[in-house]
Amino acid sequence: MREFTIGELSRLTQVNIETIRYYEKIGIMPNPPRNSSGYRVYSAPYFERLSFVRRSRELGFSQPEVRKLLTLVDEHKYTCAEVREMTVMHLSTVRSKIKDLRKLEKVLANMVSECDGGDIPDCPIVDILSAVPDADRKKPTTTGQPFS
Amino acid sequence: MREFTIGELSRLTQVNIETIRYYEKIGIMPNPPRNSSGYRVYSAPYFERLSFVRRSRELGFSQPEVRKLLTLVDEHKYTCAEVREMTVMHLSTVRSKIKDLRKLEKVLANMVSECDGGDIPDCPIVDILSAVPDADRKKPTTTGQPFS
DNA sequence: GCTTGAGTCTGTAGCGACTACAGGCTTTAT
DNA sequence: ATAAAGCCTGTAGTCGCTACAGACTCAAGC
Repeated sequence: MREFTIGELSRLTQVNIETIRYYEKIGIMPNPPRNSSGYRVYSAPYFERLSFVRRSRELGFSQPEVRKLLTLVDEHKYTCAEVREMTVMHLSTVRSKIKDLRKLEKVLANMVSECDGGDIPDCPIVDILSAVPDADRKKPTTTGQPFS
Repeated sequence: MREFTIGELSRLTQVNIETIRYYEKIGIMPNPPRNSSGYRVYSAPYFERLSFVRRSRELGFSQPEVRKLLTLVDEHKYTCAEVREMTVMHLSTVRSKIKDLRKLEKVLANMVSECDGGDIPDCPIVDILSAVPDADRKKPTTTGQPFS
């Protein structure tokens, strides 16, 4: 069976060497065997597991989620329903992130459109940023720039 | 002029007390005066600066970006063009995040739609997650699940 | 005056998910 | 033989906070 050094595994999986060691430390990757001088010796199953982890991370699954996915796979007793449920939940958090970012996008786009980009120190964006928080709309006693 | 304790400032700005102290430590907020027993004493300009910071963070500006915005404002010599440029750049990173998340959403939605949610340990989502990385499509010698 | 509870103080450690060294050993290539 | 590249461990840094611990102070009620 083909064997890899950590560097080869890193190149093959596109996962940083330190990240691989980090995954080992936190128990996401199992401790691989070592050769006579203490180097880690990886083989195909490690490659596959690491690919799985990488792909899951790429798709935005969190560390605990990845852990759970791995457990399900490891223990050979996961059901499609369980995996699907995790994915559905993850999908909904992705969707709500998109929603939030779109709101943000609108606000920022408005800010930019209200600003003429002139050379003088007078900018509507700064005014918008200086707005007081929602929780307490009563204006404080002064109205100047903070520490200007 | 109205004065606040840190707790009052926290309530008014909706910024956590520890976060206010943290901002002070990292220099985003200036050191406020202290009363005889060492309590921080805030006043309107602090309130305004903290509101500015909060709003900027809400809009997703990073710590260095906030710092830069503050410097521009503090030094009274920012130009509208500079602020606008930062905002435009920030807007474009927000847009690319949205793009990425939408790709993600598609992949996840596809994964879910291919999965029938059955009770048996056989799931197309796991197969997708197990796919090898792009960088090296040559399959390794084995094809089994990682560590299953 | 005394107590109780809330508020504040400093300092440190933790989170997630890595990344970046330092300082030393081993392997490989020339 | 020597230099470069690779690997090892361990620790500290990143960002943006949050959560304590342990000590002090303040305001209100009795």
